[in-house]
Amino acid sequence: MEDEVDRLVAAWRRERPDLDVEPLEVLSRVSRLARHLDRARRTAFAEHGLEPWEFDVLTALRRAGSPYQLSPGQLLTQTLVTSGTMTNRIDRLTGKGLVKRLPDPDDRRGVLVRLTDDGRDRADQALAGLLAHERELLAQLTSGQQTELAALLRQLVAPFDNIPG
Amino acid sequence: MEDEVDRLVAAWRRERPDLDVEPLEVLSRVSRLARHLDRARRTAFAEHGLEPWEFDVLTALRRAGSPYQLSPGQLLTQTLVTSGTMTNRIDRLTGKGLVKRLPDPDDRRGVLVRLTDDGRDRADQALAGLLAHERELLAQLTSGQQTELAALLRQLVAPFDNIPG
DNA sequence: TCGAGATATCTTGATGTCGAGATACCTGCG
DNA sequence: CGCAGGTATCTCGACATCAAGATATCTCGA
Repeated sequence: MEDEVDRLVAAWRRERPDLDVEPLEVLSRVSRLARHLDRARRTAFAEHGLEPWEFDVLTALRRAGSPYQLSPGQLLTQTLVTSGTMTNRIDRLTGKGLVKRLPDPDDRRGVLVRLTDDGRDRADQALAGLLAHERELLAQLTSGQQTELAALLRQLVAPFDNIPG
Repeated sequence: MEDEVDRLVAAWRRERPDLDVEPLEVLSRVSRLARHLDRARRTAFAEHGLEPWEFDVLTALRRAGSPYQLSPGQLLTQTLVTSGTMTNRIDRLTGKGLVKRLPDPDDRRGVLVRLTDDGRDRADQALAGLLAHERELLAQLTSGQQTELAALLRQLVAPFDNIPG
């Protein structure tokens, strides 16, 4: 089965036969797939009344375990957004009653963001919905292929995640 | 080598041992890697005075081959953005002298967007820079692994690219 | 103890994107 | 021929994001 990147690569080979465009076979597919996933997720979360960015923040807190709280800084590293964006997100989630800000008892510069009961329920529901949806997409691959794909992707992501950049 | 998704998955298994979170091993890595790639690309293109979105549009036209022109609609399907966004992009690229709008001789509703000579040169330069940069990232994998990764990703993207969604 | 530099968060202004609707034009059926 | 429905592009308002800078606080060596 051909995809848009096959067409893209073929076009480059025709227009710029002097270049080695092999890297695009992997990385353009990653970018395009991510774009498609974003759209699919937006649809999936809409059933639960959540935006993708809300899901990202709520689930980061949910994963932290009881009492479901993290600093804005910890949320930054998990969600790959800037601090200004996170401040804005926390403001809006607070307005919707899904999280609340608490002063950090150990650092007066700091703040802790804690999930409310309602926020935790919404996160749990949306996660279940997301997993169901993602399982369908992955039905294209055997279980073994999924494992292999995950391993290859890990090798590419690891440098970014471990060397701060 | 561990990555952020390993930690994420471990956290879910601890907090929600009742759920099968296997799909995240693949799809969360795709999303996070794409996010990192976006940032890296922004840096790479800055050397050529281009934004990532400018690169996307210019190279779509460049790939089309002489006379380097496409309709806004064709550009939409290649770049996965909405029509309002594309209108805006074409406006700005026109302002920078990198593309120009021409009336479509066969359809008076239509427009053709054509690359200027300057636009073509900028696209070519930026592409070379991007490929050099991407080759470094992929040095983590053997040539065989890259081929395999590309094939697995193709299976996931193809349904999106071929069944309109 | 004091001060320099690091750190945590928030503020601000600019900008790009989306989504829905508007407009103009095309196509094909009756 | 005329009209209904489809298509191509643009307009507009709302909104999320980013980058850079501001503020408050912490840390640690002299």
